[in-house]
Amino acid sequence: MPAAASHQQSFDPVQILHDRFAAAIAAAFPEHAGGAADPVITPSKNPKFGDFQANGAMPLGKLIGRSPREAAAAIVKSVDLGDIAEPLSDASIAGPGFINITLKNTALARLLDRLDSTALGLDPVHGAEKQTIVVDLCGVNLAKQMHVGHLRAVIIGDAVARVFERMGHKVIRQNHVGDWGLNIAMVTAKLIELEKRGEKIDKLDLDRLEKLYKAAQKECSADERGLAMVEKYNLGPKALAEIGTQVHEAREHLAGAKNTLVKLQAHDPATVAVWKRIADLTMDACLATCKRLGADVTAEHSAGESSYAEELAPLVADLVARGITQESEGALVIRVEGFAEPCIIRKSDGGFLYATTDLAGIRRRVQRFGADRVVYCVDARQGLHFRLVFAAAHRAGFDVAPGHASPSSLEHAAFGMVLGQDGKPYKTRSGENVKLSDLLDEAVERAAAAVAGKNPDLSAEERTRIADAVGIAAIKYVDLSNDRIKDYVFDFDRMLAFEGNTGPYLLYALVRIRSIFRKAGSGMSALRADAPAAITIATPEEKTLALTLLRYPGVVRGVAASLEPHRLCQYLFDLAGAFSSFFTNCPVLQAHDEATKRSRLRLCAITERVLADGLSMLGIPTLDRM
RNA sequence: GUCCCGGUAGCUCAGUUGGAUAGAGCGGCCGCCUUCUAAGCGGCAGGUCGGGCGUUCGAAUCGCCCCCGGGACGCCA
Repeated sequence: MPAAASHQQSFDPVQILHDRFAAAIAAAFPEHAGGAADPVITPSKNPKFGDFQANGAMPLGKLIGRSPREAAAAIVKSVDLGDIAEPLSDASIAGPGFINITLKNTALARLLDRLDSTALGLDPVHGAEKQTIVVDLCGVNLAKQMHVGHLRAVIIGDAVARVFERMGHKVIRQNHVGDWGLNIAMVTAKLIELEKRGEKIDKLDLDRLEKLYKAAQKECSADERGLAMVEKYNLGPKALAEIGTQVHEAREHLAGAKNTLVKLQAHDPATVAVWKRIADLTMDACLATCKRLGADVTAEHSAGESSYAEELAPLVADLVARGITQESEGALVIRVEGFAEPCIIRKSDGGFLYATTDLAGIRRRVQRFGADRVVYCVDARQGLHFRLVFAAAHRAGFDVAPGHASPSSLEHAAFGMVLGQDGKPYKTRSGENVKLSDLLDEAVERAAAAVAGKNPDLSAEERTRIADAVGIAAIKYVDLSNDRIKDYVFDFDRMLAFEGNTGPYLLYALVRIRSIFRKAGSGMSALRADAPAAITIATPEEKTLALTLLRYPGVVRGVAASLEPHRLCQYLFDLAGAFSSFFTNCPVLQAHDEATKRSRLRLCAITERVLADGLSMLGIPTLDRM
């Protein structure tokens, strides 16, 4: 196989046309050959304007002080489209200076042939293009169930990581687990207390643990304001006694928790043992849910805050020594240009904060792991926090990898909230967070009912398997197909409707293709690698399908650059639609002649591979039947 | 108060570097299964792209000012 670089571009019509037109502009206007004149090649929206259009003549006309149509005429005259497209003429120029281009069907066939033979246009990056990319995802906390708030951090993070992996980058997933600090010490203290009272904690489950966590939080939270009010307004000895008791007990609990934190930090074996039990219990449940979701998040990706605990004091000391920090109201902060708020890295009581840990995280990821990019798949509400931390890390020089001249890229792939039908954050009727496992259960249950209705002939075992795949696909796809930054409304009926831009629709499109191959039998010889069938593009449906297939590599690169998986979803939906039209209008196995049948089989095969490949990047497993 | 993000068809959402008549799906209406899975395909109806001003040959897209909704704003994470 030829080296990727030049070969890789040679099936992308946009790239080819860009090169041809850039050459034509350089030839026609040598004085502007510096690259300022972009041909601006885009797919045409309306078929009557051809397949592609070159829109560069308008800005070029302005640049050279002639009318856009004149510029277009000069470009048309000098461009050499060879056997790629139909010859251009003055009739190809429309409106203010659009140049309409229609590809030759033979060229489409040739490009598809190349796409088919080169890892679907995505040969692994190599050399300087290959990056090390850290993807921060999942982000669970100890002693808490995964709930709907974690859904996007897992699904989007996993998809983004898969896209990078597919492109050949080195990806390091990091599940930044909230497993340290006073809150965790509180629940640890609570457990120790219970055990002292003789309660068994070995058989604890996560539900019970979460209740204990909330109870511990409450116990440690003193009503200081209430006490102040009682004292200020002299509300009487009874009120004073009541609230005084509450405050006194809370202060004691808090002191106990702080003491527990000190013991944890000092690696006291008994305390650490209890903490470890909490950690194991939580992480087992978390990783099980991730596995069920088909997300590649495992124990080796865990990087808890506890793993940074020993680094924080030296890190802060280093920053102080380098004069990057300053004191402010008793706290230690890093001032960042353009922000009124400072980045606080040490509290006035000497404790560290999540910004401190995040700074340590950036330093580890860039300087130890060698990350060229660090991508945080975290809720949009943390936007300000990340901007501060990124800027602080930059001031500290933590974002420059060893041997690198320029800083690595720190990116917050922020996502919006999951809303209920009332437009407010998605909760249970009683106002609790919805457990992720319950959400998955319900999706699978609903999918099972739908599958049973649509295809009663399946065995119970197969139906279960399909329902599981469809239910999970529905949830993941709806999350990924919405613009990341926006909130979206969670609606089981819509995502499982099997119509429109949904996971089930895409799975179905793929199933229909695979069904053809099951029935093809000896026709499979059309796909033999040593003698593949010749592709012929004859019908409008074949042409649309071909044009859509050829967009694939560019779409994937766009997703990697923008961190927006919904572009891939939109593309796969387009492709599934193009295939469905083809499927309806172009008989494959019943084609009029053998050559057409073989050509169409190969179109099916390429579509099948692209759909499956795209879905695999979304972390959605496919089915053979449904 | 300051900052960030949204506002596109009745509903849910796309809209690439500014490009021609703004697109899907659902819902409504009308067609298409003797033939590869109709969970599909084709068509019709449905829009002051929140409002205004500006930049431009050209604005849903860029700039400024408003309106509405959400979010974040020093020692929680």
